Amino acid sequence: MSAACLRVALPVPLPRLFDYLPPDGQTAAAGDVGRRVRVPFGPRELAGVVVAVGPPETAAGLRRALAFADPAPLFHGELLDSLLWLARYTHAPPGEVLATALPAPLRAGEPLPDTHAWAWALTEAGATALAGLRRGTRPRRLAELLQAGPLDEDRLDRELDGWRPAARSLSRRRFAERVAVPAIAQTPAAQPGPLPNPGQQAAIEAIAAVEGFAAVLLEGITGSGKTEVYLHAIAQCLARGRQALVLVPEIGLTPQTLARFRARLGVPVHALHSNLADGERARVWAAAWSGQARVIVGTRSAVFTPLPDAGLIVIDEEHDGSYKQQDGIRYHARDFALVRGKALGVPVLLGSATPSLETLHNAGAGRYAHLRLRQRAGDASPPQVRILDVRKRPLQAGLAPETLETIGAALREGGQVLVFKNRRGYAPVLLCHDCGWSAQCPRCSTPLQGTPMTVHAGGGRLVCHHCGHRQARPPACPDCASLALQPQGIGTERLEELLAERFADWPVLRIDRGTTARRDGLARLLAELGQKPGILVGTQILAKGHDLPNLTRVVVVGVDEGLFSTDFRAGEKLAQLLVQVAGRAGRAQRPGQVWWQTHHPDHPLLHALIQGGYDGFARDELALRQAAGFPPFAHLALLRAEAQQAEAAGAFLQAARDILLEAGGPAAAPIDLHGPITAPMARRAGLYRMQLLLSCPHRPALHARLDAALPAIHALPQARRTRWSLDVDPVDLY
DNA sequence: AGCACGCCGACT
DNA sequence: GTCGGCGTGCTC
Repeated sequence: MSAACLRVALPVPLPRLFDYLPPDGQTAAAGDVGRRVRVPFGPRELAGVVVAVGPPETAAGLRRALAFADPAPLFHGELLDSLLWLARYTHAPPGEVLATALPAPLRAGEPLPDTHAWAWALTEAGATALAGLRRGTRPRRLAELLQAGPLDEDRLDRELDGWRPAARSLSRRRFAERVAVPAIAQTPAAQPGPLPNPGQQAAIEAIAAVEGFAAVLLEGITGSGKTEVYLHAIAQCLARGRQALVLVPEIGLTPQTLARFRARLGVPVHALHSNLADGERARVWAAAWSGQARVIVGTRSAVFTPLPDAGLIVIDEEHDGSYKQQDGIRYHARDFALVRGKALGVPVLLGSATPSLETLHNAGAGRYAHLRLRQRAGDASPPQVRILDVRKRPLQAGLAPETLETIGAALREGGQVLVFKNRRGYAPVLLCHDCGWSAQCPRCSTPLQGTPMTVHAGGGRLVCHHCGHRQARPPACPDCASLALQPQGIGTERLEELLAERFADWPVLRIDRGTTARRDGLARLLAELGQKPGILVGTQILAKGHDLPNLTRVVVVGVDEGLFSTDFRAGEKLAQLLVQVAGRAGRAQRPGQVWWQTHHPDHPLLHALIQGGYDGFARDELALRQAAGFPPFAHLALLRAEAQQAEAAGAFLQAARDILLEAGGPAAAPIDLHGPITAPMARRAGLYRMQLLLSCPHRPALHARLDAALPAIHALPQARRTRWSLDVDPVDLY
């Protein structure tokens, strides 16, 4: 019998493990599972993860691993098991799944960083020079703060705004230095929150009563205080000596959110989000791994955080689209969180004002507990929703005269107005006033037309939102040579322009990626406005988050763009957006009004929402989904292919289709295949795109078919000339 | 995915 | 005569 070898998952797109002899002088033992190893792989060297230890699976001569990268397993039991499950579920190579679960430095094989916190201390030179620093300047104030002793960066964040540049300035002169301190940072005392209302209290108690795994849907309208319930549940979890993981949507992780968690919980709260530096991300990961981090708040990829003492997982705004990864390993953070919660034996709390239909369906079937918060905090009355029929009305920048009237009325009453544009992108398209030509991306297209390129107000630049292609703005129309090229459309920039002109006596703030890119940009803008009457213009960013107590009017334009879409999920997304945006109005004592401007005043979706609220809409929509055989009543997988020639992508998918049809054998459960068809966006970044949709009411049958077919699909000769990918449970069929 | 090996066109 | 194009094959 041959000695045990290491079965290693490597970050290569091959759906199998690779066997190695243990590093020189060592033997392979069960305790090596979860450790990273450096191994020779063909002509190069890679870092992989030991996934099992046992007899080799091939008769071929094994190579020897070079060295372990970790003294102890980096992936403890549950996380490793869950990630291997995810690899099977997404039909992705285990090594690639494990690699995406790690922060970049760890992926590259670097050692687990130490989790010291950083503090700043005055040097001797600094202590001496302090008196000479100019009074009142930030460097002087920072030096004064440090006089009493080193302060950690968390503390400095609270004590002195803009201390970082000041610290840099001091350190340049060698007056201060950054030092590592033990991470048992002095934590602020937990501040008490408001007394929970009866609804919140009931939810808190229901969650406290959960033992082991349970999925709990917390459905609460905007302003009903879901965060309060999370905070109590997290506090309970901490009191039991357990860790809590909180997932939030991409735009939900604001400094305000973190500040609120920190103030209330009285323990360090670790943030994980996309614009964190790699090193910092690895440190937070390490702190969670060691159990040092007790509360981790993060976006999608935080779902991969190791939780040796897990006690609770919270998913805020569980319906949010940003939980689905759209490239690479296409996982859904909400769904994976549920898998982990089950494996860890801890409750998973799903919060939303507008739950996804999948979650509502699960709750309805009794798989999830369903808690509701009906009361709005502070006795605010729910907003009144009106449909504004704009058929045949003259529109200015997309606004009807009645809309402008109601905006004016709200301002004169001293209230604030939100004009919400339901459209991605914020800049207008370039249109020729003489011949109708408009600028379109040369590299992208949808079936009926190209995708528009947007003009950026200041620069003479055209940018494609789908592929990022940029080009100079042409001086004249390429078709008719006319010089009458005008930025057109109803992007928020045009709206802002019109509103500023029309309501010159009031401030008009445009909220978009440009104005909020800077840290705290949005908060600063809103603070500037305060309670004063004024207008906010913007898109998605404004749908949630910041409290706007004096907001009395919400106008939604562009409702129609979501009413007639090829995507079966478009209705759900529009309904969620309309409800979320409406929730912004009338949060204080003043009642709010919400106006939906539409050319389709009789559309059933709008009526369902007005008459039955989100629940009514969801009932109707679920019935439609069932009749049409769409999720959650069927399960989907989407095979996408991109190639230089449309025929290459089509040929690959056609061959894949044949394999999928045969793979089941005569006794297999039937699955539906749609396609190959041209993707809704037929061309992207210069490549032709086709897709093949698989659907089946029975999930295991779908997976069994994929398991049977994928090896042959991988081996297809056509697969070499196309870029292809499989998306299990696709969210967007674009 | 990388990376090597391998067999055909325009250049020091 | 070589440098280099990317087709195809492999990676324990």
